[in-house]
Amino acid sequence: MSLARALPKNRTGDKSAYHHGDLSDALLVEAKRLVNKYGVENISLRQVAVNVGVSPSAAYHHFPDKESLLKAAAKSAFEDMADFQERALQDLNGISALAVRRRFRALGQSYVGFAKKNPHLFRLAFGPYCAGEDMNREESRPWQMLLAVLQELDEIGDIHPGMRAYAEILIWSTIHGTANLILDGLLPVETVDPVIQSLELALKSAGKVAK
Amino acid sequence: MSLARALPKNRTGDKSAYHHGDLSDALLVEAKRLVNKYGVENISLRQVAVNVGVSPSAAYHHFPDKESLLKAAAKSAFEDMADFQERALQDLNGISALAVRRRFRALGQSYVGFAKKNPHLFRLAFGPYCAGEDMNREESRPWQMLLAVLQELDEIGDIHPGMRAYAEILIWSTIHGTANLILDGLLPVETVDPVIQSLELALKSAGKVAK
DNA sequence: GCCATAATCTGAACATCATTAAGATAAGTG
DNA sequence: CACTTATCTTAATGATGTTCAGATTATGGC
Repeated sequence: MSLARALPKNRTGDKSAYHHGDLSDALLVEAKRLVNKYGVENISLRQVAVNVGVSPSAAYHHFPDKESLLKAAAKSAFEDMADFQERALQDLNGISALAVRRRFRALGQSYVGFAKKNPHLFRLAFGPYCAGEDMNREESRPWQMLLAVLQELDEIGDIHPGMRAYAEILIWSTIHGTANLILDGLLPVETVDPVIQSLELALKSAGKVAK
Repeated sequence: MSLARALPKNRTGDKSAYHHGDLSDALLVEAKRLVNKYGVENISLRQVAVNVGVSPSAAYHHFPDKESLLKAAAKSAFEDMADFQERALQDLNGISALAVRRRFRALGQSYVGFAKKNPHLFRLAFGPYCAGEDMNREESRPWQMLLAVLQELDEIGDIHPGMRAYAEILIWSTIHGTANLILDGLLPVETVDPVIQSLELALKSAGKVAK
């Protein structure tokens, strides 16, 4: 698949290929590459097209305008992040309470980790080009992963009943905010772990008021 | 002052004024107005200049480039948010525990409230044009306000010792994340209150683990 | 195999954009 | 007043998003 993408059917050997074969995908990949390198605000449709080896107007047969291309790239970047998170969880199986907690931390750390590693892509995925309308939180992979780990956390008794209702939203908001503030230079990078730790503590004990 | 800004000295009566008098500020105000209306990605230096009644190149005597103008606008937008938060706290004095908690909620609600009311300005203030380098969290007014209310919360016993260390960072991250996710359409607007409630609960009881 | 039709790409064009350079005008200062 | 400096304008350059007419190739029916 990645090979088929690198060598579109019409270009495998055919030197003077008029039709590209997989322009839509090629444009998307190159758009993401440029965004990742220079940031959304510094890339042009023309540059994307030229780098792919095609005239600027060719892009308009696959995307109605630049914004649509960027929105598609944003959606793809979002999936990249999900991939990144999945890879982070991959080797962390195990049923013990410790293993579960490790997974929870890895989830948060990989979220922020992706943002730090690919700040421009992270900003693209969540910025004004976030395909908010047709993007559904409930069905998104990061959300699903969070729900799964949260379920496990609950099973080992790490979530206090008083906290269950809105735990997912609290966690996502917190981690997402941390990532953004770090990218903006408003929080030092080291704050990820304390924040996650605080979250764990909060989840486990909330409702148990001294009183 | 706002009057002096509306009527720059060289224009008060002088019809053929060559010098504007307060172009720097006028450009900033108009830039913010346009960003607020159309979003950063959809405004041009030229439009800002023309709307102010000046040639595009005039702007370059006050800002080295478009990015600098936008960064200045971002800084100003950040202060606008601080103003908004201050107004929200203005009428909420009182020394009772209830009053303190009301202030805490108002702080978070006004943060998200500003974002919902001026999404483009909020994005400008925190996006890629966030003056991260010369902007200092510790000295920013939102941070100071948070610290003050947190201090009060602590005094009425609403912050568990185990939570004190990173409470500010946890709170800011959470509220900031909520605001951003709401703007992206990934969280419904009603989630603000549950999140704040969860935070209150977390702060008060963390550390008190059932065991 | 052949041809019509649709899909895909190019080239040239347009208006707009950021930015710069050279020169005009006004303000401030001796 | 003269002179220096700050401020603004005009005109130009090269890049950008987008459109349109036309060229090229693939596709599916015969």
